[in-house]
This record gives sequence, structure tokens and C-alpha cells, in this order.
Amino acid sequence: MTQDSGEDTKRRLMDAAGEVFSEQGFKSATVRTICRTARANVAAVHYHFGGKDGLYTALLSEAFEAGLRLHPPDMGLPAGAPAEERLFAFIHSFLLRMLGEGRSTWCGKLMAREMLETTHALDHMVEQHILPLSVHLRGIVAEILGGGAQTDDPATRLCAMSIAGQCQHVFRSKPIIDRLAPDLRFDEAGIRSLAEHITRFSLCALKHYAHSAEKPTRP
Amino acid sequence: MTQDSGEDTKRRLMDAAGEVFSEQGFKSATVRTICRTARANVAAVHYHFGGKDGLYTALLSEAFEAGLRLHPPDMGLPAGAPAEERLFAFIHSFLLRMLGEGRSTWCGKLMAREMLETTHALDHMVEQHILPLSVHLRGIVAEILGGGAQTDDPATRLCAMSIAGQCQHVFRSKPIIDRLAPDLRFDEAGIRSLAEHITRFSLCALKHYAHSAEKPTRP
Amino acid sequence: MTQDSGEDTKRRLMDAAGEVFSEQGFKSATVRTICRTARANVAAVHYHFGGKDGLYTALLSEAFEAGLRLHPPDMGLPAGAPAEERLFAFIHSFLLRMLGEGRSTWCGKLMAREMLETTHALDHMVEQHILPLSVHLRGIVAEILGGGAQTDDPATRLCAMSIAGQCQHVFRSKPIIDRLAPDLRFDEAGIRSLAEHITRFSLCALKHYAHSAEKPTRP
Amino acid sequence: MTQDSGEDTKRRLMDAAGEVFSEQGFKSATVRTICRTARANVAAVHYHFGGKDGLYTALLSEAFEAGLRLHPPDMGLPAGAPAEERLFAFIHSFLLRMLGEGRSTWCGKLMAREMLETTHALDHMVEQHILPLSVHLRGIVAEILGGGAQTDDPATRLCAMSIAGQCQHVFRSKPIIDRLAPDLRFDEAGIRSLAEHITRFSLCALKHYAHSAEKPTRP
DNA sequence: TATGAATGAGCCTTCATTCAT
DNA sequence: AATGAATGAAGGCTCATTCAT
Repeated sequence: MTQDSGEDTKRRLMDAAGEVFSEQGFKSATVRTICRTARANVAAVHYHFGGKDGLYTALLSEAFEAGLRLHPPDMGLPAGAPAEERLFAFIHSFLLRMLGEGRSTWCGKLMAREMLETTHALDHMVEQHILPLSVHLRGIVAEILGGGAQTDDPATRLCAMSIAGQCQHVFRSKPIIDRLAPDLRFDEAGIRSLAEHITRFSLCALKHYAHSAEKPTRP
Repeated sequence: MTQDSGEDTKRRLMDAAGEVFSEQGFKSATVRTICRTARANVAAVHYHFGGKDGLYTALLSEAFEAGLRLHPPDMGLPAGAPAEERLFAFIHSFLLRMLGEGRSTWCGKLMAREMLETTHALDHMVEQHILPLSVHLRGIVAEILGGGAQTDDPATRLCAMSIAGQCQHVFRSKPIIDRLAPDLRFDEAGIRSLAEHITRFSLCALKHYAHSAEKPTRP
Repeated sequence: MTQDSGEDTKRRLMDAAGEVFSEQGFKSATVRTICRTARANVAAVHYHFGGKDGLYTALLSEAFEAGLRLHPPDMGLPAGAPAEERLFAFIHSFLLRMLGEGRSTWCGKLMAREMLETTHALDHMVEQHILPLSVHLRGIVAEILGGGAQTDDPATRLCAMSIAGQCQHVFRSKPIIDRLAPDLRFDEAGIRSLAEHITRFSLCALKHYAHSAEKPTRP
Repeated sequence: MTQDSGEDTKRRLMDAAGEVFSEQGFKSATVRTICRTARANVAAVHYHFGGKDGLYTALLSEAFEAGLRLHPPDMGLPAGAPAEERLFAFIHSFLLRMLGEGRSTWCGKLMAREMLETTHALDHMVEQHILPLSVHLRGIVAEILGGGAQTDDPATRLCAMSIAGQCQHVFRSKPIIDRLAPDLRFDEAGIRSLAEHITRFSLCALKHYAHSAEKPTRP
């Protein structure tokens, strides 16, 4: 209708796709539903994105970037800040990206679905966004582990995985957590509390990991 | 064909459904595929389970119990065993249930799906199986935390969540982990190694959690 | 509905496909039209033939065979009959197959369309049905040409082509012939007259072909 | 883009349509493909020709005339040339128009299509171009038949049809001929050879047709 | 005059489900 | 209890066409 309706329709389609895909998953979501939500024609998706796949890929890319832009993993901290603070920033921003409100959470939901029904978009996503995040976290971890730990050491990798796992859990198991611990709130303060716990738990672990027994003691 | 094919067909359908659903997801899986796998007629699913949904629900119920029966959370340890060993057993059995081979893993995949599209089956699942597991874990955690920590303390809950999160992560983010760390193997030895790391990481954390600062230090 | 409705529906679909495909061509014809004509469900085509392609291939095969069964190229003549008579039989049956009435003419129409929009079904058709016909004709031609002419000689091939061309023309250019020579009738007697002309024309040519100048004289 | 693109675009569209329509057929060819080939906008076809149909009709008209202009049926021979030479010229030019390269062949393909789905354009085409060609050929044929044969005699008509049929066959059954006789080439020399054969075959027939038995002998 | 965007009808196909046997 | 055939509702996609600029 308007002169810039070209980009406008594209925007509306992306927004609608974010809603629908993250709620129903790639397979379940239908192009028709997305277009109805976006008040656009069925053919618009194919015109602008080349098909359902194209729309999904474009969405995934954009969602990740939007999330990172809103809640960058260093949360504005200077690169020279102490590792402890940088770890907290990483964890806090992680939770905000996935538990916060608005379109920044699409990404988390979409990725969670991607874990169940992997599409070809995942490879690109890992290379482009997830690997850098992983390197970032492992840099912090290696510094805290100390003792000459490197970013690529197996121990560093495992510890980073333990931290990422804690972060993702509160999001991915939300339905269960809601039932087991109904008093946990996921508002701004609640998210901050969670971030503080995970940071504290992880710092304790990292600081003593190096001096702990390789295998659990068996007296 | 055979005379006792009544119950037999039902059995074969469940097995096939486990395979197909957990590999392709609920929506992607087709009744035809399941029936072909089970060497049964297309209409058999509707005859025995009333439809695709019914089959899925029936499967979900059975899968959890089968998993717990195969890899009980104490792995046969006596109730009086040291908390460290019981923690390792809990973590190890957790991983085995989800990363192992065969029908014990169906449950994990199906539960992961349930996190995205909650059905009425979840409430029953939580009450019946997950809450007991949670209590079990929190018992161990409280004991290790020491200092009079109770099973219901917020700190205990959070720490238990951190442990469960680490366990679930290796399973739920498998597609990503496969890409980021292609050398990680999930055979028997690999699973054991993972369990050892998570136990070690968590023990370090638990043992020093009580004496750590509430908030990350800000020197 | 009835017990043998399985084969019945298949039959009706083939009949409808013959009508629709031969009138509209492969691309233009729609599965819906065919199914409506056959009073069958849209999905029936995919159930019985695996798709539009499958139905088309099956139809083409069957139509050719039905035509040949109804009007065999020797028209019942003994193998030892004189070559002239066998040539007439070949030409006459050719015209009957394409200009006659009923389903035997589908094949001609379909093949005509195949010449314009070749589908993958053509290769099979050539190997299975057309090559044998070609060999048959060339056998007769070589015998009439005399002088030791072989079935595979270039001259034999060209002459056979000239004969086949005449036969096909009356069918393929029917709309034009109807306009240029409106008095030509294509009833039983008319077809016989045409066959007699083509046989006469071709016999004259074949009998003197060998002794004619290689190139048209240029005095 | 350029100032004179008005007529220029129309030209390019016609050329592109000739290529695409004659290769893919009316239904298969898409407006988009044609416009892409012509480096024109999707809407250009509708602007200049009123739609896909209009473009096709316009093309059909032009193609026939272009073909006849390029390869006239007398191929420049004086009207007084011997009938044998004029027959060869007629046949040769016929083949060149349909088997040659470039835009002269569009006509043949489009006409072949018209035989299957007659449009209102055919009547005009017959009156304007085909009837004159028919008269031309029948004049030659009557002369060769001799014995006072007239242009309008049934025998003359039938023989002319036999000749036209041979010419059209090599073009209309090309996909089959390519498979049955893959060594036949349709380059300049190949086309000349074919014209020589058809002329020779037809001359043999015409010269003895009058004295042959009405019906094939039955000894 | 020419264009990029938008439209809606229609196509082939797939699927869960039901029916008659 | 079990089967093969049939059904109808979508689903993704393509296409000719139109619209606003």
C-alpha cells in the first residue's frame, strides 16, 4: 500500500514468523498461519524469502543477532574487567536473552526446537553465533581455572559446558521448574538472583576444580 | 497373522512408536512410518490406541518407567553409602537414561518435547516420577552442603537445579555439542567420563558454596 | 463400495486419465479433473499410482498395448503372406489405431503430445513398443526393395520413415486436412481408402526406388 | 532503461517468447522465464501484449511469415524450372523451415501445438499461408503425375498429402527418430540428404502412380 | 513507460482417519 | 482382530496478473 510496503511486509512477516515458529516449531507452523498473522498474502513468503525454509533461516539469524545486540555477553563491561565480573555478565546476559520478554526470546525457543528437529539452518547458526559465544565463555573459564589452563583444554571445555548447561536449564525446563518450585519468579529481580546463584556455584567449582581429585574419592 | 497377534501387535506398535517419535518428533513422524516399522496395518494405530495422539500418550507413560527400571537413580548403591558416591550414581544414571542406547532414551527425548509443547501428561509425569527424583537429589545435596542445610532450603533447591541442569545439557544440546566438540563420544566410557566431570565440578561447588560470598566479589 | 472396488477405481482412473490427458496434455491436465471425471477422491491417484507421473506412465503403456491388441500390425495375416499384403495390413492397422474410435486412439494423441513435451515415459515407450513396430515395418520394406536390402540399411530406414510419415500425417494434421479437404471422411470406409492410397503410393516408390537416380536429375 | 526501449522491449519479448514457447510449450513456459530471457520486467508482457495468450498469438502470426520469407517454397527457382527441381525446392525449403536453426523453426513447433489444441488463430493461418502452399505443391504434383491430372483431383490431393506427410514426419517425430536412429544428423548436409530421399521416394511414386493398380495386387 | 511488490487462485502431494470386508 | 481401499482437509509452492509508484 504505502511506498515502503516492500520492507514493511518483510518486517511483518519476520515478526509473525518469530511468534508462530517459536510457539509451534518449524514443522508444525504453517506458512498460512504466519501470513494470516502478518496480514500478508500466502505468496509473500515465497516472494520475499523463497519459501518456508528461507523465512526460517532468515528469522533464526536475525533473532540471534537481535538478542545479542540487546543483551551483549559482556553487558558493557570493559575487556579488562576482572574475570569474576565478566563471568557474571556472561551468565546474566544469557538468562536475560532467554527468559526476558519480547522478541529476544524467540531465539532461545527456536534453538530449543532445533535441538529436537535439527534443520539445515543449525550449522550456520553454530558457526556464526554459538562458536564465538563458546570461545568467549571459555576464555573467562580458563582465566579463572588458572594454572595455565588454555581455552582449548578439555577441562576448560567441560567446565564451560557445565556453566552453559546451568543457564539453559532454567529456560529449557521451565515447565517442570514452575511445577517443582512455583515460588521462583522470572522477573528482572528473579533473573538477577538466578544469575548470582549460577555465578556463585560456578565460581566455587572453578576455583577448586584444579585441586580436586580426578575421580570422586572412594574411601 | 498369528493367533496372539492382539497384544503382540500392540507391543510392536509401542516399540516402533518409540523409535520413530523420538527420532522424528511428534509432528514429523507419520502413522504410516510407525506402522510400517511395526509391520502392522495403517489402521492398527487407530484400532489399538484411538489415534496418533493416544499412541504418543501411552508411549510417554511407559517410557519413563522403563528408563527408571533400567537405570535406577541409586544404581544399586546401599542407602547408607557416602553422599559423594550417591551423587555420582545419581548423575551417572541420569546420563545413562538419556544418552544410553535403546528404549531408555525415548523418555528423555519425549520429555524434551514436552518442555516445548506441554500436554496434560506432564502434570502426572512430574508428580509420579520427577518430584521423587528431585527429592532424592536434594537429599544428597543437603547432606554435602552440610551446616544443617535442609532438603527444602532455597540454596539446596538452587544447587540441585545446577546439577540437574548440567546433566540435561549434554543431552538437550547434543546437536550443538556434536558440532562444537566433535571428539566427545557418548559411548559407555564417554558417558562415565562426563558423569565424573559433572560430579567433580558439582562437588567442588557444593563443598565451598556455603562459605562463598553471597554476591560475586567486586574488589 | 463393492468388494472389488479396488480394481474398479483403478480402472475408472485409467479411463478418466486417458480422456483428460489425451485432450489436455500432461502438464495442463490436473489430477483434480481426472479424479472428478473418475468419480474418485483426489488422493486416489497417489494411492494407486504414486502420483500424476505414475498414472501417466501406466496409462501410456496400457493404451499402446490395448491399441496393438485391437489392431495388430499384421491384422491376422499369416507370416508367410506376400509382402504387399503385409504392407497394407501394417498401414491399415496403423491408421485404425490412430483414427479409429474409442480408447485405442488415446495412444496416438498421447504420443503426439509426447513429441511436444517429452516426458521420461518416452524412452520406455520407444524401447517397448515403437522399436518392434519399426523392425516389423523395415522387414517388409527390405523385402519389397529387393536387391539384398537389409533391415538395417540406411535406405530401408529412410523408406520406412517415409511410410510411417504418411500414416501419421493424416492423424497429426487432422485439423488442417479437415480445412483443406473437408470431403475426406474418416469412417471405416474412408480409413480403408486412405490405407489403400498410402500402400499404393509407397509400393510404387519402393519398387522403383532402387533403380532411381541417387539424386534428382538435373538435366 | 534506454530511451527507445519501448519497441525494443517488445522485440526482445517476441524473441524470448519464440525460444521459450517452442522449447517448453505454452503451458509449461512461464511469463517469468520469458521476461527473464528478454531482460524485461515481469509486468512487461501484460503491458505490451495484454497477457500470456496475447503474446502467444502475436508470436504465431509473425513466425510463419518470417519462416516463409527466409526459406520460400521455390527457393528462388524460376517459375519455368522443371517440375522435379521445383519439387525438390519445395521439400528442401519445407525441411529447412522446420528443422533449421533460429526463429524460422518456431513456426513449426507452434503449429504442431496448434494441431493438438486448435485455437481461433488456425483458421487465419490456413487461409493465409497453408492453402497457398498446398496449391503450390499440388501444381507440381499434377504436372509430374501427368495424364491430364488437375490440381484439384482427388489423386493429386492424396499424393500431395503423402509428400507433405513425409516432410512433417521428420520434424514431428523428432524425439522418436532421435532414439531410433541416433546417427541421423539435422545439420545443413543432413537436411539436404533427407530432402533428396523424400524427393526421390516421391518421384518414384508419382511417376508410376497412374499406372499402378487401384488396389494392392492379390496374386 | 517500466518496475518491484503484492495478490489469489490453483496445483500436486501428504496425512490421519474411516469404512467395508 | 486386522486389512486394503478410500476420504477430505490441509500444506507448501507456482503462476499469471494487477497495483502503486
